[in-house]
Amino acid sequence: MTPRLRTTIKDVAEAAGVSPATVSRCLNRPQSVREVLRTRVLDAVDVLDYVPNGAAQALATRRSRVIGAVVPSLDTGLFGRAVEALDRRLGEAGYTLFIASSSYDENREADHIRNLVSKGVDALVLIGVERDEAVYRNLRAKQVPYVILWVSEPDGEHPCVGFDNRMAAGDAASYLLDLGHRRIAVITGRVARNDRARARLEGVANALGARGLSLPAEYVIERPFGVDGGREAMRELMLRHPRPTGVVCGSELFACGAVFESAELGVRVPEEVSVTGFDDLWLAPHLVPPLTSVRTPQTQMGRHAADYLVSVLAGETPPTLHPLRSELVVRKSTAPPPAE
Amino acid sequence: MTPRLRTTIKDVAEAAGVSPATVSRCLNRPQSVREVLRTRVLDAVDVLDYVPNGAAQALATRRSRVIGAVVPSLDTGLFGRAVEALDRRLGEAGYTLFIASSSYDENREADHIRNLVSKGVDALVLIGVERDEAVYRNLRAKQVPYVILWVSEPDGEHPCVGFDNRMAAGDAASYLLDLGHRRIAVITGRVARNDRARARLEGVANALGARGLSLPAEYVIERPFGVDGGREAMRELMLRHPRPTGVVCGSELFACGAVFESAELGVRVPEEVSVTGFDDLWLAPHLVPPLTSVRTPQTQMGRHAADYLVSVLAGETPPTLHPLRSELVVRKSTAPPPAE
DNA sequence: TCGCATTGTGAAAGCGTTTTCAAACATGCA
DNA sequence: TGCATGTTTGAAAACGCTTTCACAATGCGA
Repeated sequence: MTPRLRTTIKDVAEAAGVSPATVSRCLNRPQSVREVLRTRVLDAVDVLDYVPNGAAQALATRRSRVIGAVVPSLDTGLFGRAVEALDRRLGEAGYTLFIASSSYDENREADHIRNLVSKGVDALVLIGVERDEAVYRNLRAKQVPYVILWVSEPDGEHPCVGFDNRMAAGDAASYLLDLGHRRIAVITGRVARNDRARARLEGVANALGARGLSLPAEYVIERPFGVDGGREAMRELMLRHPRPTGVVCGSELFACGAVFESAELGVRVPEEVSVTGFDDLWLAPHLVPPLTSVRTPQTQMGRHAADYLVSVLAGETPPTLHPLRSELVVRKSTAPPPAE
Repeated sequence: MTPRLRTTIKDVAEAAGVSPATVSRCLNRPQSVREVLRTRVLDAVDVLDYVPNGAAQALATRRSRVIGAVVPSLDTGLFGRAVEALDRRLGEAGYTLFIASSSYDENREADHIRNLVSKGVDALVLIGVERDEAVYRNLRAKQVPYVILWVSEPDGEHPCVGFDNRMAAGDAASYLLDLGHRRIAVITGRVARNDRARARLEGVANALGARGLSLPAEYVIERPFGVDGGREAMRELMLRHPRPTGVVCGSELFACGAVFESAELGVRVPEEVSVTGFDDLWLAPHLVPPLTSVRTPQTQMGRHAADYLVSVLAGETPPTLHPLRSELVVRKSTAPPPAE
């Protein structure tokens, strides 16, 4: 009665008076074993509280039914929604999701990826397409399927479930242009190793270009992601002559920072300056004024990514990946520019 | 030259002209093999880009060097800081952290725990002590060490790395009392299966009790965690006669909601009503007015938990777990109550 | 009654590591 | 020189599962 350190399939087999093979079958393809034996085995499983050893299963089947995700950060909640949707969907399909966070650090990300692969994940979910080629080489060599979130590259070489960052940011800029703004600034994340940030910046520049306007360098401020970055950037922008009348932020936290800083500076939003956010997190509607923001299809990305990977792993031909749609949610942080 | 589907230790052994055993030794206890062989082996490892199969290692050693964490939620960023600290520290010790999210759902949590255990994690990190006894029974039976965050139970049966929720919330209430408040209300999370929420509520009641005051039922509003809960609760509270002059919130999001709703109701914070938050997330200092909040030792919890588990897993006698200290960070959302 | 499919079951061979054990060899000392 | 001691190494046995393969047992039609 003393619980063995670990009950194995052999214990169950003995208890049920069958061979380990039969126990295995009961657990994996129940209909392939006679009713009478099956119930005996399943009872034994219950009584002994047997849980198969995942490592052994993984070793024997060469698949772990685990999928790994590496996200840049967990503390702002930016990726939480997508990850939870992913998790839920994968769970339904019998997979487990393991999440790791890279803290926006390329090396940590690479470590985590290597680690997850060596632990035997069946597939990976990553954010953003831009990373060292060695990482992709390795994934290919090890034949680990992966899917990339938050970007869309219809003709790119990597399977992406995301939206068009360029267009999404362009929408925000165009909206400001439609309102009559002509001096539009951008607060962007580090552009260096971040394709999303770069695309968003380009999107704004393009939108301006399409109306014959340009995006002068002094209207582009690059900061590490975070509220503080947004605050600093806004402070700088409000010092420019002439001041921009609209600010497109490459992240929600920038926008929050920008709005907060404006309040402190006594610059009224949206009367004196309009601000748009990106991602539309929980805070956006509650901010004062409520934030106009680009809503990204977070839940959808999670679900689609799950479906895609599940079908790849099942050996089916996966669904083709269309870019998902982002949507500009207009609230009160944007208005026509002040009369000159 | 065609990359084998998976290079195994045997391939490396062959390439280096040694036995698999030697390769294994080179990787695990390098000094136990002669220099000349070692370099030959390590070179082969490099050339073949060999990464050991984690499942096989786990099976052979009966440890995976993976630690699992199940947190209630990832989308508010509440647990992000602790988890990242945990991750970092575990990484230094050669462990990998796998995170799963339960969406505040007890069953999902139990599933995740079972899952992680069956995948072979060496230990678990959980949030809050209150869960079905079966879960603990299982963990004990399987001999999986675990540590619990966000609570402290010095004489409890579970190892906890956390702070005293009762005292933490009591501190907030006491501060309001010191300011002269006498009618103090609480916005609390679901108390049913949540020891933290319950302790915080008690803490406030006790603080009031210590001054001969009581916490009337109509000043206690229970809501699911989230800004909206906070908003609703605040609206209700402002309808009470007499109105409370201080509101202690059991979560940061409640406090945010309360502050937002006040603005909308035209109730000035802190002139008419003081509000305190809990956890002191990134938003607190930026809110208007900046939020007085109980700062919980998130990073510390992550680090301590990591250290504790690492030493347990190393077979050492683990450090004794003292409750960590929370700290009331006073900002502008609290002030003396309005004159009657 | 006799084949002949058709099922259901168990023996045993992996899966890719680690680790024990013993063998081979070198070393130190009398 | 001989023997005890110590160091490196490889063979082989786990680790706990799945799965192939072959063998019984069963049902069926002739």
